[in-house]
Amino acid sequence: MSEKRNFSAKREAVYRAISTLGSHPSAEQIYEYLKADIPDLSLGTVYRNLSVFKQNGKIRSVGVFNGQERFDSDMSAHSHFVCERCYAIYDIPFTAEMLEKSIREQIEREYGAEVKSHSIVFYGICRSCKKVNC
Amino acid sequence: MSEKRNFSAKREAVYRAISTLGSHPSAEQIYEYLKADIPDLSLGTVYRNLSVFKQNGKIRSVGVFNGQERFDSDMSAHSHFVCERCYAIYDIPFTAEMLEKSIREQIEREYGAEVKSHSIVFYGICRSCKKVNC
DNA sequence: ATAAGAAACAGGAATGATTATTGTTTTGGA
DNA sequence: TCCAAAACAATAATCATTCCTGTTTCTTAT
Repeated sequence: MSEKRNFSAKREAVYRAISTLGSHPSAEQIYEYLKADIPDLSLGTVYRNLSVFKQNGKIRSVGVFNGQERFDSDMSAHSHFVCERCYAIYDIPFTAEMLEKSIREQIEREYGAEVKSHSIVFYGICRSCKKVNC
Repeated sequence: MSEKRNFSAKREAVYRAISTLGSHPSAEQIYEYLKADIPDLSLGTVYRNLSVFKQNGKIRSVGVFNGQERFDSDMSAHSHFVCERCYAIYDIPFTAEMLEKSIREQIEREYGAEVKSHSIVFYGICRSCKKVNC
C-alpha cells in the first residue's frame, strides 16, 4: 500500500537491466543493452533513473573504476572483487564479520584471482557536518 | 643504493604535499596548495606525477568521490571514512582482521560520525585476465 | 471522457576532471 | 661541455556525467 509505484516503463527497464546484466554495469553499458529493445531510450534517462534509484536505496554504486561509475542492484551485504586489468567486478559473498581469516587466500582459491590489495571504505556523515545540521 | 632518485623538485613537492595536507587531497587541491610556493607549477605536472607515484606504489587512490580522485601517501593497512556530505576522508586505524566486532559502533563512538554504510572492495587480476597472460 | 498539473522523457549543450600533445627546459652521465 | 632522456608548462582534446529546453506521458479530479 505504502509502496510508491514506478510510473515509467523505461525506469523499470533500467532497474531490471542492472540485475539482468549482473556484471555491475556502467550507465553506458545499461544504455547499450537497452537500446536494442528501446530504440528511443536516451542516455540522460539512464543517468536520471540511476540517481533516482540511488536515492531510493534500490541500487548502490560499487565505485568509479576506469572513469566509469558501476552499479549494483543487489543491496544485500557482500563484497566485490575488481579486476585491475579488465575492470570486471565479481561478487564476493563475504561480509565484514567473515573477513578476519585469510580473505585473500579464500578469494584466490575460490575465484582463481590474484588479490593484490583491498579497500574498506565507510560512508556516512562526519562529526563536523553533523554539527551544521542542515 | 638501488633506490632510484627523484630527479625533480616538483615531483618531490607533489609527494610531500599529500602527506603534509593529510586530508587525502585531490589533484586540484594539491595543485592549489603548491601553487603558492611554486607559481610556475602546472596542473598537468601534478596529474603526471600522481600517476607515476601510483605505479611506483608510493601512493594509492582512496577512490573517486564527488567526481574527484582522492589520494593517500600512507600505504600502511588502514580503512577510511568518507563523509557523504562534505567528502572529508578520515583514516580509520582498523584493518580487516579487526572488523568483525561492531565496527560501526566503534567508529561512531570514536569519531562522532554516523556510519550509514560501508564498502569492501578487493583489487587484483581476475581469472580470465590471468589466462591471457599479457 | 477530459483537462490540468506533475513527472518523465529525448536530444543536445554544457561542465569539469582527467589525459594527450607539443614544444621547451632541466637533468645527469659520457 | 654536450647529448639524450626525463620533466615540464601550456593548452587542446576526451569523455563521463549533468544540465537545460521543449515535448510527451501519466494521474487525478472534475
